[in-house]
Amino acid sequence: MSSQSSSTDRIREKKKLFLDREQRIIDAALELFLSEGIDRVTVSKIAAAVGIGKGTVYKHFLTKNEILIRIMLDYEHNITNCLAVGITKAQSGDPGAAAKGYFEARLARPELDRLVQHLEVRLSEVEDIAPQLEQLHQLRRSNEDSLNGLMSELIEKGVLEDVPPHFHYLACWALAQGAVELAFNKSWNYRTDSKELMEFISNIGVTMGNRGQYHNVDGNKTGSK
Amino acid sequence: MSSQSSSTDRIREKKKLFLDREQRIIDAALELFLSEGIDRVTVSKIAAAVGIGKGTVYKHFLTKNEILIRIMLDYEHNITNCLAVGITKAQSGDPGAAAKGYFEARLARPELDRLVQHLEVRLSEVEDIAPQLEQLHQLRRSNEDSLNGLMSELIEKGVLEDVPPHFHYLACWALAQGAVELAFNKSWNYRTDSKELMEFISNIGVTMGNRGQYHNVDGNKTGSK
Amino acid sequence: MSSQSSSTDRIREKKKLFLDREQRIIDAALELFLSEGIDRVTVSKIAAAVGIGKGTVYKHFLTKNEILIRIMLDYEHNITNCLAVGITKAQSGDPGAAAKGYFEARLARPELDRLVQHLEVRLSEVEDIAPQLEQLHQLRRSNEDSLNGLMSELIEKGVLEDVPPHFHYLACWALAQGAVELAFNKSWNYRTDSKELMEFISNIGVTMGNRGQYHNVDGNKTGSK
Amino acid sequence: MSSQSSSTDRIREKKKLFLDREQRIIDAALELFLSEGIDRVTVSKIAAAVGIGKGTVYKHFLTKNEILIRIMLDYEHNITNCLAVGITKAQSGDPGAAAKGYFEARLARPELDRLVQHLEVRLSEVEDIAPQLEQLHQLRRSNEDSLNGLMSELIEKGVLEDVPPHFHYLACWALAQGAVELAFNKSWNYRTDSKELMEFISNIGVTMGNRGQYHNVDGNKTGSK
DNA sequence: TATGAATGAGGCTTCATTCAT
DNA sequence: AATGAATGAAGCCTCATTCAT
Repeated sequence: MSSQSSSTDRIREKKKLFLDREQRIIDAALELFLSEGIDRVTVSKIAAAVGIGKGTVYKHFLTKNEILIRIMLDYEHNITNCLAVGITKAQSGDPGAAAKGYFEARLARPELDRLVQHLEVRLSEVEDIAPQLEQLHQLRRSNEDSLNGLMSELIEKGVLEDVPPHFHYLACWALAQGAVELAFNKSWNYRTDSKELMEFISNIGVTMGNRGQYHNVDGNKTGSK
Repeated sequence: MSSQSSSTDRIREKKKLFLDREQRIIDAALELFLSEGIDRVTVSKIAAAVGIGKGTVYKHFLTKNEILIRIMLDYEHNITNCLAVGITKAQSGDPGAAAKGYFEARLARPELDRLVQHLEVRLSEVEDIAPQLEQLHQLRRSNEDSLNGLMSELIEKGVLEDVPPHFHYLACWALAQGAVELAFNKSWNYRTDSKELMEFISNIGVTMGNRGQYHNVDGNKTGSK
Repeated sequence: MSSQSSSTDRIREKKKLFLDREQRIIDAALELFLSEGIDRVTVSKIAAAVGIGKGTVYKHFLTKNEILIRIMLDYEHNITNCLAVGITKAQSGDPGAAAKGYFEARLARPELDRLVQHLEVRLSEVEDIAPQLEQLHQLRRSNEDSLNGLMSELIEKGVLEDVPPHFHYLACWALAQGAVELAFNKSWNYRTDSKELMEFISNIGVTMGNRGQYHNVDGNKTGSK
Repeated sequence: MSSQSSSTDRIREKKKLFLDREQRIIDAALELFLSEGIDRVTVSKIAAAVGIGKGTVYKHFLTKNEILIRIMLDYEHNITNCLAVGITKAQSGDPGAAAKGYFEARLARPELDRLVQHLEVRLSEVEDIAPQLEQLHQLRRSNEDSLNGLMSELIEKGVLEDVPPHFHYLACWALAQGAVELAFNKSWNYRTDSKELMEFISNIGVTMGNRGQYHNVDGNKTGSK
């Protein structure tokens, strides 16, 4: 009986080691992508970085592209979780929490977010991965349904502008997307303060589309007169 | 002398033809990138699309990457011009004109804007192009200086929030960047109305950071007076 | 002593199990080769088909090629047996029995015969198997000696044409070889009747080289009476 | 005008050189296949044997398999021609000419015939070449139609046994196929005389199925007396 | 000057074989 | 004794770039 349980244990342990290594492959790939650029990462390099043979990588992933997809899915799952927390908070009375959570998740490691964006473009040009990409899209769509519900609520409550609900979160997504790109764009001079900048942008993201804003533009508002 | 001048003319004409062809190469490359995806465009295809030999392409560009850079530079020059017009308008009393011009320029052909974004990432991974990339960055920085001046003015006038001036245009840049990506992302469900959506986002871009906005949220305006 | 004998029994039993498994490996390999094509059979697949581990296969066979050789040897042994029976019959007064037995053996499972032919070609290109191949050839040569003897007898008796004895059985071999290939060649149109066709060919095989044939063309028959 | 014609000449010459090299590739591949065995021939080796770069091979053939197919088609075309000549002769009064021509064509370079047989088996296991293989099969089928016609005639004339016409040429094909294999099989002892042997077999091929043979077995025959 | 044929480095992937457990 | 995870050699193919004409 002890032998049985120990054999079970051993299997379990092996499984764990296997999964651990899978994670190490992904991590190594990630690091290489970030440090050397997508084009310069080869399966050989990944294997070498993990300290395993090239063939072993293929025990975990059917093709190189599957590694990329996996990185993307893992990342998207993380986003999904953060967003879910934010949505819950938003429904408990903090209207901006969803956008905030979303921004924080994506700007936590902007370099990673950016990598994922670019991986997606590469993969969209590749054949035979449509199904896995579809999985990614489905994940996003389920997020979207949640967001759509939340936005509708907030519009009803008068917190947000009365435009199609998805306008709000898509604008938010766009801003996050751009903020990430901004964080890495080498063209800008004045940037000794990216943290404050990101907060500034996050704030815009959290408040944009709020009902007060446009009134302000159109109508009397502003004691500016 | 007439023979001399005619020879000069001939030289000039040749130069013109040469430059024309250069542009045709760039245009063809652009179309191919957009229609087939970056990875699937080869120098051969570009040459064939222009109707010239592969070797001839190399009379105009030292490497394939130089074509990419050139596409980016051309595009950035266009942006620069549009922005310059906007800045001029802004200084003549229409504070939102700069942001508006910028957004319009970038969203005019979002697919092109997006292409350029992705080309940039590819190229940033390549060695030996640093100088040309630097040229691109310098172009942007000169824009930036103009924008910085404009923003400072608008802040002084109380039109914009009193944050470091570059926060304003960088946020704007980020939103435009993200809006472009949004236009192409396949993950979103609710999108039968991308034109209105882009206007909505443009509006945010034009007004975000405006001084009224945040006060407005709190309650009655700025006791600033 | 009883313990000893039981231990001997156990050893014997183990040996039997071991040999059984060896046969199962060969059988599985055979089935896979036939159903999937030589190129698509891997050692892994064979092991999986048998329900054992890949490593275990290597307890039985030093290399993958040894499995192939073994398939061929087994097959050749079977042919040998059938032929031996035929030869015996031939010597008991039925001159065609040897050829008949031979044809029947090879055409019994033409797909298998064909497989073996092709395996042989693969293996002849491989180094380090010369000895085993030699074994195969020796087996055939021993058959050949028997046949040679038989043919000589039949020639002496005037049943067969007076040509070098091996001409007869080699022609027979060739026809069988070709008939097998014929059964699998996809190029032929008129083939709703392969059974009759094979009989037709078998008949030719049995009678070809018979003395009567040519005489017959020239003039009067066999003094067989 | 002379310049024009010279340019045309040059183009023609280039085309010729190109086709020449294509033939050299095929020839080199052929030699390598014959001398080293199918499995040991790589595209690199072929290119090296021709004295060109690996990439150049791919200017002529889309894939390695296309080289194989090409070898097969070239060979089959040759067979077709020889057969056509034989059929013509057969229709002019020499009934055995078709079979004779066919045998001679295939046994002229038995090692090549054998190679083609085996290439075909390899390729039939490969996907995505079905169309080209179909071309090969069509070539054979057109031959078959001619043969079918000829055999029908000969049967009508009483030269051949009255069995379905295709029995005759298929038996012939089978014997040729086997004869080729025989010529290369290393298992046989008594073979210092392969030329005579091949003639013996050819003779069988030419006469087998002839009407006299079976009658002969049954009974009276030939008014020869 | 324009060409495009030729090149070959380099990437992905497969699978027979080994060996520690 | 049985296993199967790990390995890495080896093969096919692409395409940017060169250079002789």
